[in-house]
Amino acid sequence: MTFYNALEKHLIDFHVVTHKKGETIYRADEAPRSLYIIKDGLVGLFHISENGKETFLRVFGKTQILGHRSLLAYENYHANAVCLQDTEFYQISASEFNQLLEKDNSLLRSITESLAKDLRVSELRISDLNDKSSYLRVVESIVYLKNKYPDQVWTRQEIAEFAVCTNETVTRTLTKLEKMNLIQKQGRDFSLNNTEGLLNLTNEDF
Amino acid sequence: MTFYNALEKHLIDFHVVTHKKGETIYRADEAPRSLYIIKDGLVGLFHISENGKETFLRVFGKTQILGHRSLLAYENYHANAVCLQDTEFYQISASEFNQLLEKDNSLLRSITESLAKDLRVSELRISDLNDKSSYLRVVESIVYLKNKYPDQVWTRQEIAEFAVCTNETVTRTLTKLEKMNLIQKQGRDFSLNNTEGLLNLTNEDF
DNA sequence: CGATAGATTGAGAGTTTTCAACCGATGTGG
DNA sequence: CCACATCGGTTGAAAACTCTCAATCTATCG
Repeated sequence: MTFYNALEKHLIDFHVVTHKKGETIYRADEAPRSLYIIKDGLVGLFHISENGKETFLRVFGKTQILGHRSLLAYENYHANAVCLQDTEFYQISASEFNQLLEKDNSLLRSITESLAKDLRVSELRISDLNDKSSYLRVVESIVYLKNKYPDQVWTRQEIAEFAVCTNETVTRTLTKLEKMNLIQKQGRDFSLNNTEGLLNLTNEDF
Repeated sequence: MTFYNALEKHLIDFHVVTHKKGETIYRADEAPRSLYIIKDGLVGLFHISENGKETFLRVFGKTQILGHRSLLAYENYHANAVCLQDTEFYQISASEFNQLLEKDNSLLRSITESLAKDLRVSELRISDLNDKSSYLRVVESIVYLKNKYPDQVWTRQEIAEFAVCTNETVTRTLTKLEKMNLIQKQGRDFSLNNTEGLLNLTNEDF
């Protein structure tokens, strides 16, 4: 049972809201007032550090939920949620969400499962930063982002913020990968020729 | 309501197990069979990468729970849990845990709160790796580890694995901090003279 | 007291960022 | 539909940061 399956039957009750590409749904340090379920579109979660460096923490597509972490932690948001495309979503107020949790016991369990998986993913990213060269992190980032959302034209900057490096390092990596015939550039976009080959690369290949 | 408060009243029912310092409670890739609540002692969660680099992900002290992430994600463990001191804990089997969850509705809610907070902490560590020099990360790591567990003699290696750098970088940082009068070395141990001062340091101070 | 594990230090190498200049794609208004 | 402004991408060189490696030192424990 996924998060969305558990929620789906209730969604008819809630308002649909839309935001244009580039608009911010919520900002770090705000108190959470709602939960958002994406009906269609794409949203990124970005943290901006004191020195202004931006880190791309998570990406949310169709049927994914955002804002739940803060509500369930009883904390303010720790990052900014920004639309990467025009996006439609169902908005559920905190009190409506709490009513749903009481009405439906499986809902909390499936949200917890999702958070527990996100925690693994996040902790393994820390390990990757310890272990993998920036080139290799770019490779893994494009495999993740481009395979999951093939129609999105990811900018070098977005990939860099996801891989935790600079846009120049992303450019240099993509140039090398094209020479290796593992990707194909098309204007600002690109496509993956060989996901297996990309995932078999190691630190030594660069 | 914390995780431990919600569990505490049930603990009398469970076996107490002890492990010596250095012993492993569980390893990455194993299927979770139990939940562990620390009665007394200290446990670290470490991930070892393909290339053998170790990352210190979380530390668990008295009244803290471990093994819950994997059980709730329906996943195998993603890291190794190792005793940093002789440690006593209550061991709860997966099926006993599931019974507890059914018996006590507040339990899952408090575990979820804890996971949601851990996710923030982990994601902000990724941001720190993007933004902060290794010296500054060492500073923040020693403030966290030493203030939370003052009696533990943390090795340079453990601090390095927590801060995501090398033991040499930890040594160099500690030497500088002692010259700045912010810490005091005592044999292999050290103590913090001025937590405020340490936390006010920036990338530019090194 | 000796053995061992951990800490320190310096020099050199490697990786990644920074900065600057230039190039090319995209899309908008005339 | 073209011209052009703008935004994003590319490239190279230099600087900065951190690690690696090796030698030496020191604390701790049996």
